[in-house]
Amino acid sequence: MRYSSTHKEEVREKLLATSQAIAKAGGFSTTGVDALMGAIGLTGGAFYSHFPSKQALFEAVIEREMANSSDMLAGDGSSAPDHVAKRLRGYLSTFHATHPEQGCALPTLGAEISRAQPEVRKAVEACLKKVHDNWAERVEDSDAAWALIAQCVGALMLARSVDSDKTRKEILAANRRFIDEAHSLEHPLQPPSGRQA
Amino acid sequence: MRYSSTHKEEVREKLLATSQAIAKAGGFSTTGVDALMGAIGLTGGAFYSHFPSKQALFEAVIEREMANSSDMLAGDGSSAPDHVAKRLRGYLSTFHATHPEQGCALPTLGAEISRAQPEVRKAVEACLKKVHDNWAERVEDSDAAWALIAQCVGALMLARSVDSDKTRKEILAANRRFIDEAHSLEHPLQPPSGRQA
DNA sequence: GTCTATATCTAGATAGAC
DNA sequence: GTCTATCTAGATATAGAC
Repeated sequence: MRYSSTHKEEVREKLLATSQAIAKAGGFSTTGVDALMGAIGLTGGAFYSHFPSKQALFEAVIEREMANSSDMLAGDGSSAPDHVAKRLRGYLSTFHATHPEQGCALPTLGAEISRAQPEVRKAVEACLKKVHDNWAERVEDSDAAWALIAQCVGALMLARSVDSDKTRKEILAANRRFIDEAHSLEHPLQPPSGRQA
Repeated sequence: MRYSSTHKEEVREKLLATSQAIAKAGGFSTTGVDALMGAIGLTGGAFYSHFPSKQALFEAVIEREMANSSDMLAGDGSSAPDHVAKRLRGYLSTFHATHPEQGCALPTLGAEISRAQPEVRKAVEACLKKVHDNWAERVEDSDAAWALIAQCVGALMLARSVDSDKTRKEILAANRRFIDEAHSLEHPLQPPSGRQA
Protein backbone atom coordinates (compact mmCIF):
# COMPACT_ATOMS: atom_id res chain seq x y z
CA MET A 1 0.00 0.00 0.00
CA ARG A 2 1.07 3.57 -0.59
CA TYR A 3 0.40 4.64 3.00
CA SER A 4 2.17 3.58 6.17
CA SER A 5 0.53 1.03 8.40
CA THR A 6 -0.21 3.66 11.02
CA HIS A 7 -1.45 6.23 8.54
CA LYS A 8 -5.15 5.60 8.98
CA GLU A 9 -4.84 5.63 12.73
CA GLU A 10 -2.94 8.91 12.63
CA VAL A 11 -5.48 10.56 10.37
CA ARG A 12 -8.32 9.39 12.58
CA GLU A 13 -6.51 10.78 15.60
CA LYS A 14 -5.93 14.18 13.99
CA LEU A 15 -9.49 14.28 12.70
CA LEU A 16 -10.88 13.61 16.14
CA ALA A 17 -8.65 16.14 17.84
CA THR A 18 -9.45 18.98 15.45
CA SER A 19 -13.13 18.03 15.27
CA GLN A 20 -13.38 18.25 19.01
CA ALA A 21 -11.97 21.75 19.04
CA ILE A 22 -14.00 22.97 16.07
CA ALA A 23 -17.25 21.50 17.38
CA LYS A 24 -16.77 23.05 20.80
CA ALA A 25 -16.04 26.44 19.27
CA GLY A 26 -18.75 26.59 16.63
CA GLY A 27 -21.14 23.72 17.31
CA PHE A 28 -21.13 20.29 15.73
CA SER A 29 -24.25 20.39 13.57
CA THR A 30 -23.30 23.79 12.18
CA THR A 31 -19.90 22.61 10.94
CA GLY A 32 -19.63 20.71 7.66
CA VAL A 33 -17.60 17.62 6.88
CA ASP A 34 -15.57 19.59 4.33
CA ALA A 35 -14.50 22.07 7.00
CA LEU A 36 -13.53 19.34 9.44
CA MET A 37 -11.46 17.51 6.84
CA GLY A 38 -10.01 20.74 5.49
CA ALA A 39 -8.70 21.51 8.97
CA ILE A 40 -6.41 18.48 8.72
CA GLY A 41 -5.44 19.13 5.12
CA LEU A 42 -7.77 16.64 3.44
CA THR A 43 -10.90 16.92 1.32
CA GLY A 44 -14.41 15.96 2.28
CA GLY A 45 -14.56 12.79 0.24
CA ALA A 46 -11.82 11.15 2.31
CA PHE A 47 -13.92 11.46 5.44
CA TYR A 48 -15.90 8.31 4.72
CA SER A 49 -12.80 6.13 4.82
CA HIS A 50 -12.67 6.91 8.53
CA PHE A 51 -16.27 7.24 9.65
CA PRO A 52 -19.44 5.84 8.09
CA SER A 53 -21.33 9.07 8.74
CA LYS A 54 -21.07 12.46 10.36
CA GLN A 55 -23.26 11.17 13.14
CA ALA A 56 -20.68 8.48 13.92
CA LEU A 57 -18.04 11.17 14.26
CA PHE A 58 -20.26 13.04 16.69
CA GLU A 59 -20.56 9.99 18.90
CA ALA A 60 -16.80 9.44 18.86
CA VAL A 61 -16.15 13.10 19.62
CA ILE A 62 -18.51 13.18 22.59
CA GLU A 63 -17.22 9.95 24.04
CA ARG A 64 -13.63 11.14 23.80
CA GLU A 65 -14.51 14.53 25.20
CA MET A 66 -16.31 13.15 28.20
CA ALA A 67 -13.70 10.48 28.89
CA ASN A 68 -11.00 13.12 28.75
CA SER A 69 -12.84 15.52 31.02
CA SER A 70 -13.83 12.92 33.57
CA ASP A 71 -10.30 11.55 33.72
CA MET A 72 -8.93 15.00 34.33
CA LEU A 73 -11.58 16.14 36.79
CA ALA A 74 -11.79 12.95 38.79
CA GLY A 75 -8.05 12.40 38.98
CA ASP A 76 -6.61 9.15 40.31
CA GLY A 77 -5.06 7.70 43.42
CA SER A 78 -1.95 9.81 43.09
CA SER A 79 -3.79 13.12 42.88
CA ALA A 80 -2.70 15.87 45.20
CA PRO A 81 -4.90 16.68 48.20
CA ASP A 82 -5.88 20.00 46.65
CA HIS A 83 -6.80 18.26 43.42
CA VAL A 84 -10.47 19.29 43.43
CA ALA A 85 -9.66 22.89 44.29
CA LYS A 86 -7.15 23.08 41.44
CA ARG A 87 -9.60 21.68 38.91
CA LEU A 88 -12.39 23.97 40.06
CA ARG A 89 -10.11 26.97 39.79
CA GLY A 90 -9.20 26.06 36.24
CA TYR A 91 -12.76 25.27 35.27
CA LEU A 92 -14.07 28.57 36.60
CA SER A 93 -11.29 30.62 35.01
CA THR A 94 -11.58 33.43 32.48
CA PHE A 95 -9.30 31.46 30.19
CA HIS A 96 -11.73 28.55 30.13
CA ALA A 97 -14.67 30.89 29.52
CA THR A 98 -12.92 32.56 26.59
CA HIS A 99 -11.44 29.41 25.05
CA PRO A 100 -14.30 26.95 24.59
CA GLU A 101 -12.36 25.01 21.97
CA GLN A 102 -9.93 23.85 24.64
CA GLY A 103 -12.44 23.30 27.41
CA CYS A 104 -15.23 21.11 28.69
CA ALA A 105 -17.74 19.87 26.13
CA LEU A 106 -20.84 20.11 28.29
CA PRO A 107 -21.38 23.88 28.24
CA THR A 108 -20.86 24.03 24.46
CA LEU A 109 -22.35 20.75 23.26
CA GLY A 110 -24.73 19.96 26.10
CA ALA A 111 -27.80 20.91 24.11
CA GLU A 112 -26.73 18.76 21.18
CA ILE A 113 -26.05 15.91 23.60
CA SER A 114 -29.52 16.31 25.06
CA ARG A 115 -30.99 15.76 21.60
CA ALA A 116 -28.66 12.89 20.71
CA GLN A 117 -29.32 9.17 20.71
CA PRO A 118 -29.39 7.16 23.94
CA GLU A 119 -25.94 5.65 23.32
CA VAL A 120 -24.37 9.10 23.41
CA ARG A 121 -26.21 10.06 26.57
CA LYS A 122 -25.31 6.74 28.18
CA ALA A 123 -21.63 7.50 27.66
CA VAL A 124 -22.07 10.99 29.05
CA GLU A 125 -23.93 9.61 32.05
CA ALA A 126 -21.15 7.15 32.84
CA CYS A 127 -18.52 9.88 32.76
CA LEU A 128 -20.60 12.23 34.88
CA LYS A 129 -21.12 9.51 37.44
CA LYS A 130 -17.40 8.88 37.54
CA VAL A 131 -16.66 12.49 38.41
CA HIS A 132 -19.55 12.61 40.85
CA ASP A 133 -18.56 9.46 42.72
CA ASN A 134 -14.97 10.63 42.95
CA TRP A 135 -15.86 14.07 44.18
CA ALA A 136 -18.50 12.81 46.59
CA GLU A 137 -15.65 11.43 48.68
CA ARG A 138 -13.76 14.70 48.67
CA VAL A 139 -16.61 17.09 49.46
CA GLU A 140 -19.43 16.99 52.01
CA ASP A 141 -21.58 14.34 50.46
CA SER A 142 -23.23 13.07 47.28
CA ASP A 143 -25.62 16.01 47.01
CA ALA A 144 -22.79 18.52 47.28
CA ALA A 145 -20.92 16.75 44.49
CA TRP A 146 -23.85 16.99 42.07
CA ALA A 147 -24.42 20.60 43.06
CA LEU A 148 -20.77 21.41 42.45
CA ILE A 149 -20.76 19.87 38.98
CA ALA A 150 -23.99 21.65 38.07
CA GLN A 151 -22.73 24.96 39.34
CA CYS A 152 -19.53 24.71 37.33
CA VAL A 153 -21.25 23.81 34.06
CA GLY A 154 -23.87 26.51 34.57
CA ALA A 155 -21.37 29.17 35.57
CA LEU A 156 -19.45 28.64 32.36
CA MET A 157 -22.62 28.89 30.30
CA LEU A 158 -23.56 32.12 32.03
CA ALA A 159 -20.08 33.59 31.68
CA ARG A 160 -20.15 32.91 27.94
CA SER A 161 -23.69 34.21 27.46
CA VAL A 162 -23.01 37.73 28.64
CA ASP A 163 -21.36 40.47 26.65
CA SER A 164 -19.14 42.45 28.97
CA ASP A 165 -15.83 41.15 30.28
CA LYS A 166 -16.61 42.75 33.59
CA THR A 167 -19.79 40.77 34.13
CA ARG A 168 -18.11 37.62 32.87
CA LYS A 169 -15.33 37.91 35.41
CA GLU A 170 -17.79 38.81 38.16
CA ILE A 171 -19.90 35.70 37.50
CA LEU A 172 -16.83 33.47 37.59
CA ALA A 173 -15.37 35.11 40.69
CA ALA A 174 -18.70 34.97 42.54
CA ASN A 175 -18.97 31.28 41.82
CA ARG A 176 -15.44 30.62 43.01
CA ARG A 177 -16.04 32.57 46.21
CA PHE A 178 -19.32 30.85 46.88
CA ILE A 179 -17.69 27.43 46.59
CA ASP A 180 -15.04 28.42 49.10
CA GLU A 181 -17.74 29.63 51.43
CA ALA A 182 -20.36 26.91 51.05
CA HIS A 183 -18.27 23.80 50.55
CA SER A 184 -15.85 22.41 53.07
CA LEU A 185 -12.94 21.84 50.72
CA GLU A 186 -9.60 21.03 52.25
CA HIS A 187 -8.00 23.72 50.16
CA PRO A 188 -9.57 27.01 49.10
CA LEU A 189 -9.90 27.98 45.43
CA GLN A 190 -8.40 31.37 46.03
CA PRO A 191 -6.58 33.17 48.84
CA PRO A 192 -8.97 34.00 51.67
CA SER A 193 -9.18 37.63 50.70
CA GLY A 194 -12.53 39.26 50.95
CA ARG A 195 -15.89 38.00 49.91
CA GLN A 196 -18.02 40.87 48.88
CA ALA A 197 -21.61 41.31 49.95
CA MET B 1 -56.25 45.59 2.10
CA ARG B 2 -57.33 41.96 2.17
CA TYR B 3 -56.04 41.38 5.69
CA SER B 4 -57.25 42.87 8.97
CA SER B 5 -55.28 45.68 10.51
CA THR B 6 -54.04 43.41 13.28
CA HIS B 7 -53.24 40.49 11.01
CA LYS B 8 -49.52 41.12 10.69
CA GLU B 9 -49.15 41.61 14.40
CA GLU B 10 -51.02 38.38 15.08
CA VAL B 11 -48.89 36.40 12.67
CA ARG B 12 -45.72 37.80 14.15
CA GLU B 13 -46.91 36.87 17.60
CA LYS B 14 -47.76 33.31 16.61
CA LEU B 15 -44.49 32.95 14.73
CA LEU B 16 -42.50 34.09 17.73
CA ALA B 17 -44.37 31.83 20.14
CA THR B 18 -43.98 28.69 18.05
CA SER B 19 -40.41 29.53 17.07
CA GLN B 20 -39.47 29.83 20.71
CA ALA B 21 -40.82 26.37 21.48
CA ILE B 22 -39.37 24.74 18.37
CA ALA B 23 -35.95 26.33 18.85
CA LYS B 24 -35.75 25.25 22.48
CA ALA B 25 -36.73 21.72 21.56
CA GLY B 26 -34.54 21.16 18.52
CA GLY B 27 -32.11 24.04 18.37
CA PHE B 28 -32.45 27.23 16.36
CA SER B 29 -29.76 26.81 13.71
CA THR B 30 -30.93 23.27 12.98
CA THR B 31 -34.51 24.32 12.26
CA GLY B 32 -35.38 25.77 8.87
CA VAL B 33 -37.54 28.75 8.04
CA ASP B 34 -39.98 26.49 6.19
CA ALA B 35 -40.53 24.41 9.32
CA LEU B 36 -41.07 27.47 11.50
CA MET B 37 -43.59 28.95 9.09
CA GLY B 38 -45.24 25.59 8.48
CA ALA B 39 -45.89 25.34 12.22
CA ILE B 40 -48.22 28.33 11.97
CA GLY B 41 -49.81 27.20 8.72
CA LEU B 42 -47.84 29.41 6.32
CA THR B 43 -45.16 28.79 3.73
CA GLY B 44 -41.53 29.82 3.90
CA GLY B 45 -41.80 32.67 1.43
CA ALA B 46 -44.12 34.60 3.72
CA PHE B 47 -41.48 34.71 6.44
CA TYR B 48 -39.71 37.70 4.96
CA SER B 49 -42.76 39.91 5.31
CA HIS B 50 -42.19 39.63 9.07
CA PHE B 51 -38.46 39.43 9.54
CA PRO B 52 -35.64 40.56 7.27
CA SER B 53 -33.62 37.41 8.00
CA LYS B 54 -33.56 34.27 10.07
CA GLN B 55 -30.91 35.90 12.21
CA ALA B 56 -33.34 38.71 13.09
CA LEU B 57 -35.85 36.12 14.27
CA PHE B 58 -33.19 34.57 16.49
CA GLU B 59 -32.54 37.89 18.16
CA ALA B 60 -36.25 38.47 18.73
CA VAL B 61 -36.70 34.96 20.10
CA ILE B 62 -33.82 35.24 22.55
CA GLU B 63 -34.86 38.67 23.78
CA ARG B 64 -38.42 37.50 24.37
CA GLU B 65 -37.25 34.33 26.03
CA MET B 66 -34.95 36.07 28.42
CA ALA B 67 -37.41 38.84 29.23
CA ASN B 68 -40.05 36.22 29.96
CA SER B 69 -37.77 34.14 32.14
CA SER B 70 -36.35 37.03 34.07
CA ASP B 71 -39.81 38.46 34.72
CA MET B 72 -41.00 35.13 36.04
CA LEU B 73 -37.91 34.31 38.07
CA ALA B 74 -37.37 37.75 39.56
CA GLY B 75 -41.01 38.36 40.38
CA ASP B 76 -42.23 41.76 41.50
CA GLY B 77 -43.20 43.64 44.61
CA SER B 78 -46.31 41.52 45.14
CA SER B 79 -44.46 38.22 45.04
CA ALA B 80 -45.07 35.82 47.89
CA PRO B 81 -42.35 35.40 50.52
CA ASP B 82 -41.62 31.90 49.27
CA HIS B 83 -41.33 33.17 45.71
CA VAL B 84 -37.72 32.11 45.16
CA ALA B 85 -38.31 28.66 46.63
CA LYS B 86 -41.30 28.13 44.36
CA ARG B 87 -39.38 29.14 41.26
CA LEU B 88 -36.40 26.99 42.15
CA ARG B 89 -38.67 24.01 42.73
CA GLY B 90 -40.25 24.44 39.33
CA TYR B 91 -36.95 25.06 37.61
CA LEU B 92 -35.35 21.94 39.08
CA SER B 93 -38.36 19.74 38.34
CA THR B 94 -38.51 16.61 36.20
CA PHE B 95 -41.22 18.28 34.14
CA HIS B 96 -38.87 21.11 33.24
CA ALA B 97 -36.08 18.69 32.40
CA THR B 98 -38.33 16.66 30.09
CA HIS B 99 -40.10 19.60 28.44
CA PRO B 100 -37.42 21.94 27.14
CA GLU B 101 -39.86 23.52 24.70
CA GLN B 102 -41.74 25.08 27.60
CA GLY B 103 -38.76 25.93 29.75
CA CYS B 104 -35.81 28.26 30.17
CA ALA B 105 -33.85 29.12 27.04
CA LEU B 106 -30.40 29.12 28.60
CA PRO B 107 -29.82 25.37 28.94
CA THR B 108 -31.05 24.72 25.39
CA LEU B 109 -29.85 27.79 23.50
CA GLY B 110 -26.98 28.92 25.73
CA ALA B 111 -24.32 27.66 23.34
CA GLU B 112 -25.95 29.41 20.39
CA ILE B 113 -26.21 32.57 22.49
CA SER B 114 -22.52 32.32 23.32
CA ARG B 115 -21.73 32.38 19.60
CA ALA B 116 -24.20 35.14 18.79
CA GLN B 117 -23.61 38.81 18.15
CA PRO B 118 -22.96 41.23 21.01
CA GLU B 119 -26.48 42.68 20.85
CA VAL B 120 -27.98 39.31 21.71
CA ARG B 121 -25.56 38.76 24.57
CA LYS B 122 -26.19 42.28 25.84
CA ALA B 123 -29.89 41.51 26.13
CA VAL B 124 -29.15 38.23 27.89
CA GLU B 125 -26.78 39.98 30.25
CA ALA B 126 -29.39 42.57 31.22
CA CYS B 127 -31.95 39.88 32.01
CA LEU B 128 -29.49 37.81 33.99
CA LYS B 129 -28.52 40.85 36.02
CA LYS B 130 -32.16 41.53 36.73
CA VAL B 131 -32.68 38.08 38.21
CA HIS B 132 -29.38 38.25 40.06
CA ASP B 133 -30.04 41.63 41.63
CA ASN B 134 -33.50 40.55 42.68
CA TRP B 135 -32.34 37.29 44.19
CA ALA B 136 -29.32 38.85 45.87
CA GLU B 137 -31.73 40.54 48.24
CA ARG B 138 -33.53 37.31 49.04
CA VAL B 139 -30.56 35.02 49.58
CA GLU B 140 -27.30 35.42 51.53
CA ASP B 141 -25.52 37.82 49.24
CA SER B 142 -24.52 38.63 45.67
CA ASP B 143 -22.20 35.64 45.34
CA ALA B 144 -24.88 33.22 46.48
CA ALA B 145 -27.28 34.63 43.89
CA TRP B 146 -24.85 34.03 41.01
CA ALA B 147 -24.07 30.57 42.35
CA LEU B 148 -27.76 29.74 42.55
CA ILE B 149 -28.45 30.79 38.98
CA ALA B 150 -25.43 28.88 37.71
CA GLN B 151 -26.38 25.76 39.65
CA CYS B 152 -29.90 25.79 38.25
CA VAL B 153 -28.85 26.22 34.63
CA GLY B 154 -26.14 23.58 34.98
CA ALA B 155 -28.38 21.11 36.80
CA LEU B 156 -30.88 21.22 33.97
CA MET B 157 -28.15 20.67 31.39
CA LEU B 158 -26.85 17.68 33.32
CA ALA B 159 -30.32 16.22 33.83
CA ARG B 160 -30.96 16.39 30.10
CA SER B 161 -27.56 15.01 29.13
CA VAL B 162 -27.95 11.67 30.89
CA ASP B 163 -29.93 8.71 29.62
CA SER B 164 -31.64 7.09 32.57
CA ASP B 165 -34.66 8.61 34.30
CA LYS B 166 -33.26 7.45 37.59
CA THR B 167 -30.04 9.44 37.24
CA ARG B 168 -31.96 12.42 35.90
CA LYS B 169 -34.22 12.51 38.95
CA GLU B 170 -31.26 11.96 41.27
CA ILE B 171 -29.38 14.92 39.82
CA LEU B 172 -32.39 17.18 40.19
CA ALA B 173 -33.21 16.00 43.71
CA ALA B 174 -29.61 16.33 44.86
CA ASN B 175 -29.51 19.89 43.60
CA ARG B 176 -32.77 20.75 45.35
CA ARG B 177 -31.55 19.24 48.61
CA PHE B 178 -28.22 21.02 48.40
CA ILE B 179 -29.92 24.36 47.98
CA ASP B 180 -32.04 23.76 51.05
CA GLU B 181 -28.94 22.85 52.97
CA ALA B 182 -26.47 25.45 51.74
CA HIS B 183 -28.64 28.50 51.22
CA SER B 184 -30.57 30.25 53.94
CA LEU B 185 -33.87 30.54 52.11
CA GLU B 186 -36.88 31.60 54.14
CA HIS B 187 -38.81 28.65 52.76
CA PRO B 188 -37.43 25.22 51.88
CA LEU B 189 -37.78 23.77 48.38
CA GLN B 190 -39.11 20.51 49.70
CA PRO B 191 -40.34 19.12 53.01
CA PRO B 192 -37.44 18.64 55.42
CA SER B 193 -37.36 14.90 54.87
CA GLY B 194 -33.97 13.29 54.72
CA ARG B 195 -30.88 14.35 52.91
CA GLN B 196 -28.95 11.34 51.93
CA ALA B 197 -25.23 10.98 52.36
C1' DG C 1 -6.49 6.29 1.36
C1' DT C 2 -7.34 10.46 -1.16
C1' DC C 3 -8.81 12.96 -4.86
C1' DT C 4 -12.33 15.16 -8.12
C1' DA C 5 -16.78 14.99 -9.72
C1' DT C 6 -21.29 14.29 -8.87
C1' DA C 7 -25.89 12.92 -7.10
C1' DT C 8 -29.28 14.43 -3.93
C1' DC C 9 -31.16 17.25 -0.67
C1' DT C 10 -31.97 21.15 2.11
C1' DA C 11 -31.10 25.71 3.49
C1' DG C 12 -31.80 30.96 3.28
C1' DA C 13 -33.47 34.29 0.47
C1' DT C 14 -35.76 36.64 -3.69
C1' DA C 15 -39.27 37.47 -7.69
C1' DG C 16 -43.57 37.91 -9.39
C1' DA C 17 -48.54 36.43 -9.55
C1' DC C 18 -52.76 36.83 -6.75
C1' DG D 1 -49.52 39.35 3.05
C1' DT D 2 -49.13 34.86 1.02
C1' DC D 3 -48.27 31.84 -2.48
C1' DT D 4 -45.34 29.10 -5.96
C1' DA D 5 -41.24 28.98 -8.35
C1' DT D 6 -36.58 29.75 -8.40
C1' DC D 7 -31.77 31.27 -7.48
C1' DT D 8 -27.69 30.24 -5.03
C1' DA D 9 -25.15 28.09 -1.70
C1' DG D 10 -23.97 24.51 1.28
C1' DA D 11 -24.72 20.06 3.20
C1' DT D 12 -24.18 14.68 3.42
C1' DA D 13 -22.87 11.03 0.89
C1' DT D 14 -21.31 8.14 -3.19
C1' DA D 15 -18.58 6.77 -7.54
C1' DG D 16 -14.60 6.06 -9.93
C1' DA D 17 -9.74 7.43 -11.14
C1' DC D 18 -5.09 7.44 -9.12
